[in-house]
Amino acid sequence: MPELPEVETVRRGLEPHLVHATLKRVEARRADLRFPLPQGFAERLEGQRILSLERRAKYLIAQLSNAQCLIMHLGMTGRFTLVAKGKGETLGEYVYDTGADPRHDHVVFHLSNGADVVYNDPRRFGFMLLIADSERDAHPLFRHMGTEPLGSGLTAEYLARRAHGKKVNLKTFLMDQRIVAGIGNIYASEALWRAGLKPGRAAHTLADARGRPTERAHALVPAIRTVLEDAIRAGGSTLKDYRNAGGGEGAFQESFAVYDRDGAPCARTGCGGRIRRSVISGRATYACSRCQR
DNA sequence: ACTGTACCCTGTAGGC
DNA sequence: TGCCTACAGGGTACAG
Repeated sequence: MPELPEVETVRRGLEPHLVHATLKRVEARRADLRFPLPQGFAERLEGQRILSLERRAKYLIAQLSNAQCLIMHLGMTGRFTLVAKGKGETLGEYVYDTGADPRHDHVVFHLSNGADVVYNDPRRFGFMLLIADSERDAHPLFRHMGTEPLGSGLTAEYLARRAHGKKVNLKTFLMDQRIVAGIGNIYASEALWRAGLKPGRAAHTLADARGRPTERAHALVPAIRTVLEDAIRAGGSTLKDYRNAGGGEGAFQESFAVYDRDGAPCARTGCGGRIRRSVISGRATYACSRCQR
């Protein structure tokens, strides 16, 4: 669920409270999420100061004072909620009122500044890792990760080079984290609509015979950028589970051009087409059958 | 090297 | 009301 804009919104909500705070106590209420939590998870975190909170793709990364970093992924239904000072003062397992089912409150960070951060995740597709800073870039999770779409690395030349000779369809290509990091199922459909490109089109058509960008690649770059920037500005998209660190919903779902709009008229001026749902690589895909080519 | 499928897990919506 | 099935923002491991 949480794609780049949602993870970035959560990051911005947590950052002012987490950075410079010390992890006073950490509760791991179960031994595993998607994967087992690291050995000695709570003990290894307690007493550490948080130096920074970054985002890479859909991952949150907290740098710790002991040169380790805590890597967090929200999976489909993961949610971090900041609970105001004073709420978690009781010993043992405090039951938090975050709006989520407290049975799925799996990890709680008690901060030195009095705030608590609760990680809730009904489906437990999320996970947390502890690795040394020095191993981060070489770690299998990040080693082959693609460029950040909001960074300077996303250019028509880059897309063309990576797409050159690839038969895979454009939507799957965009969702491939080794190509562009952070685009998921919603924003892939939305970006392709903005670019006027059909999701099923072959990725190699972003490049000419020499691997130079075509007009399509030039259209796709600003489409990706603007849809992600607009979504961040709107605080992400809430379909069901997603909430920001303050428990609030995103608003970008109100601006979807295609996602979850099967049968709706296309919003492009003068198009007159209709949005259609299809399935590509097992995922729901939405596009206008007329103006996306 | 590609593709499609299954799977991890829980909740919810819709059909009957 | 209940039972059953399909589907959901992610990512990986397979078989073919």
